[in-house]
Parts: sequence; structure tokens; C-alpha cells
Amino acid sequence: MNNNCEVCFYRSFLFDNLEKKEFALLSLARKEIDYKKGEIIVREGEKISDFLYLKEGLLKVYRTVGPRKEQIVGVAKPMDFVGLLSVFSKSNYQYSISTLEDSSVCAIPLDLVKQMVHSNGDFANTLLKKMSEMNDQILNARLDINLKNLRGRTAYILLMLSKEVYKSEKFDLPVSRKEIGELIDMRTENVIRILSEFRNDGIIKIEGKGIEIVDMERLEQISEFG
Amino acid sequence: MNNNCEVCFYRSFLFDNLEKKEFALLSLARKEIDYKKGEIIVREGEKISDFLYLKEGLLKVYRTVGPRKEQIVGVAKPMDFVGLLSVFSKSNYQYSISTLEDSSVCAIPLDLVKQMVHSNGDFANTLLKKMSEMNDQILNARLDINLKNLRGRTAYILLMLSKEVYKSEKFDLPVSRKEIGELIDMRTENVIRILSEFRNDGIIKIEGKGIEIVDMERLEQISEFG
DNA sequence: CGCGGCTTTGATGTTCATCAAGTAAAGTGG
DNA sequence: CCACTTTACTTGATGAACATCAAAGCCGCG
Repeated sequence: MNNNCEVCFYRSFLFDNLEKKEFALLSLARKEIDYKKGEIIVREGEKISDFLYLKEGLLKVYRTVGPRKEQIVGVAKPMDFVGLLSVFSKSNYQYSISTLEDSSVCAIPLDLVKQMVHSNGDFANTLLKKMSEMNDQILNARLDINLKNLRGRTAYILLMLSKEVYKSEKFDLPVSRKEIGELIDMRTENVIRILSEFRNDGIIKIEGKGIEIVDMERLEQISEFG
Repeated sequence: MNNNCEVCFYRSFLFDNLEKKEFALLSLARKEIDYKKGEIIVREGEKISDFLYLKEGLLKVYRTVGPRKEQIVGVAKPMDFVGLLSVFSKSNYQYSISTLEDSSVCAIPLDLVKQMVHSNGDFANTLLKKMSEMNDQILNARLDINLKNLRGRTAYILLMLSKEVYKSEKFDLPVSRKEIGELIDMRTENVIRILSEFRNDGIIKIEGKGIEIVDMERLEQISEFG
């Protein structure tokens, strides 16, 4: 909390344009909430009252499609503006959000954000930009995934986790095989099969949730071709 | 042109909040351009200089993925804000846009729009809302399509055209079978096959590009089940 | 310590892409 | 305006990719 806050906001690039007074208002109004891995932050259909910002951790945004099936829309890491998805268009959440890792989320009353958009033109433009970027990113990911075959998708998700989330070729999967499947539209069994294939081909090492990418180049080719 | 303009803008709900002066500025700066069916309005990679608004007609937004393959991102009808896709996040277009029917497009210098966002808080909030809606719509369409099988997708696209675009159960397809395939991720041959299937089952009538939905309820079930 | 969910592998079936081939329609140039 | 070329449409046959079903071991958790 506290002045920790300033560091956090500055890093976010979003609140740069705020005046001291506005910034103070924001710091005051915001709430920081810690979640354990696996907790649900928002449920589809709930009223939107806050603008959410992921300070630390990893989230999944998803919608429940059948009685027992989920479709993952995306994964959000710090600096991503999770809440930006439908915050300004709907009064209720379109998607559910849960934590894939222990996470800290900052909640800023939506009214306050709108008020700041109203009063601070620079902030409004920055927010537009951020929102546009976020949406582009999510949409492009979906479009890319649609073009790939299962091997390509599996490679894609491994590379995404390695490069964008953990920034290391060695990391622990934050999700189950089942969830990977939901994320890239494939069955659990095939996720497993293809991961094993990659292991047998010497492209990755697997130890439970632990993944090490051994042959990065080859994985990139597989993702590309898809 | 001329006072035609006022009617158009009022209908759009976007420019409601502008003051007289701003509105006049906008009316002055905007350019209206007419396109024939099949023309390309913007090409992937081109510099974004204007905010585009479809006044009349039908557009497709797409990206070229291979040497001879396109992936259609969405179809835009009047009142949709085509340009909203990556206008604020990138300086160059991520997607190409072409006309599916004769169309009139209004182009407003992007700088002017940003300036208005800056100076008019209500406008900024409205724009945020519009943009969010547009993105939700596109993303949801992709997510929905991904869940459906080929019959479901075909039903989905027919219903979309019937209900959202033409508002009639009888209409002419604005696109080729190939383009339908690109829009809902399937091969031309299968589009044809399934359309024929629907015809044989008495769900639709086909005459070249002409489509008539005979059994709406059944089509909705097929789309739903997916 | 036992139950339920996750993981893994194998066998089987379905869906859909691909290939092929022919007809119809729509441009294109002389 | 007609031959020519190209593009769109259509149907059938085949095969590959992927989903589904089944069964068993594993692990964490109450």
C-alpha cells in the first residue's frame, strides 16, 4: 500500500497524466485486495463498480459456456488492464476472472475513473490508447490461434508463457492441462499428447508443472507454421 | 453532404455531446467518400490518419494471412465504428477494409478526434463506451464461432445477416461462398455443402446469392447447438 | 485413506480439409 | 459481341486431424 502505490502507478503508464490532486484522490479511493491462487475475483453477470488493475500475479479471464465447460478469453499479467474488456460498455461483467497465481488487484471506483476521463483530456486519450491496445492484443491472439493446428497452438502458448509472462525458458505452468486446452481450444488429451511429443522430440523438458524449453528455435517454427 | 450531415451524426449517438462549435468544426473537417462494391478502403500497414465512420453500405475488415488467404475479422454495418479497432493504439492499420456493397464512408482527421476527446469529457466517455462495445461485439462473435461446428457456424452467419444487417428473412448474400468461409473459419466446399444441406432440409431457399430463411426456428436451434 | 479431479496412453469414430473434376458465371481483350 | 480466361460454384471421393471413449495410475485434500 502507501507510497508503494506511487511506484506502481508510475510504472503503469496510465496514470502519468494525472495532476497531483487527481492522483491523490485516486490513491485515496483505490482499494488493494490480495487473492490466493485459484480464487474468483469477478463472476460473469456481476455488476461492474470498479476499474480493476492487476498489480501483481496472473489472472485468467473466461466465460462459462456449458454446465461444465469454460472458454478462456485471455490471460492477464501485471500492466495489463484486465478490467478494460467491457468496463465501459456494459454495466455487468461479461466474463469471469480468477487468479492463476497469488495476486494483488487494485480496484478504483469506476465513477472516479469516468470523472477523471471527463476532466482530464490527456488521461482520456491515454486510456483510449490502452484500451485499444488491450483489445487488439486479445483479438489478435484469438485470430492467430484460429489459424494454427494443435501443435502450433501448443507451441504458441508455451512461447507466450515463456516470453511474455515469465521471461525465462524455464517456468512452472500456472494452469492445468485442461485449462491450457480451454485457452487454445483443444482437448485436454491432445494437450498432453502434444506436450509429450515435444518432450520426445527433445524440444522441451517436463516435470509435472515444470517446463523447460530446450529448443526454442524449433518451438518457434512449430508455432509459426501452425 | 450538407445538412444531410446533421441527421447522420445525430443518429450515430456518438457526436451527441459535441457543442455547436465543435460540431461545426467536425462538419467542416470531415470528408465523405463513396466507394463501389469491392473497393479497398484501407490496406493493412497503411498509416492511420482518419477516424472512419460507415455512413451507408457494408464493409469487411480482414487481414491477409498467407499469399492467397484472408482471414475476415468482422463485418461492419452503418452505426458501427469500423475505425475503432486499432485507431488509438497503433499508427498503422492492423487490418484491411474493403466494401461488400456500395458504401459511403465519412473520414474525420484523427487529430481532430483526439483534440475533441481532450477538450470534451462527455465525448471522451461516449467514445470509450462505443469503442468498448465494438470490441466486445467482435470478440464475442469470434468466441461464439469457435464453439460451434460447421453447421452451427453457417446457421450463425445466416442469422447474423438476416437479423442484424438486412433485417429481413430474405436477402442477397453480400459475399461469395469463399468469403463466408473466411468469415467463419471453414472451407468454401463445406460452406456450399452445408447450405445445400439446409436447402434440402427445407430450412432455407437458395437462388444464387439470394437466400430466404424458411424455418427460422430450426436455424436458430442449429446455431445454438453448435 | 478414500474420493474426486488431474494426468496419461491407447483405441475408435467423426468431422472436416484436401484433392479432383466438372459446370456455371463473370470479366477481358480483340 | 464473341471467343477466351479466369473466378465462382458444386459434387464426390479420400485421408488427416482431432474429438471422443475407455481405463488406469497419480496426486492432493478433506
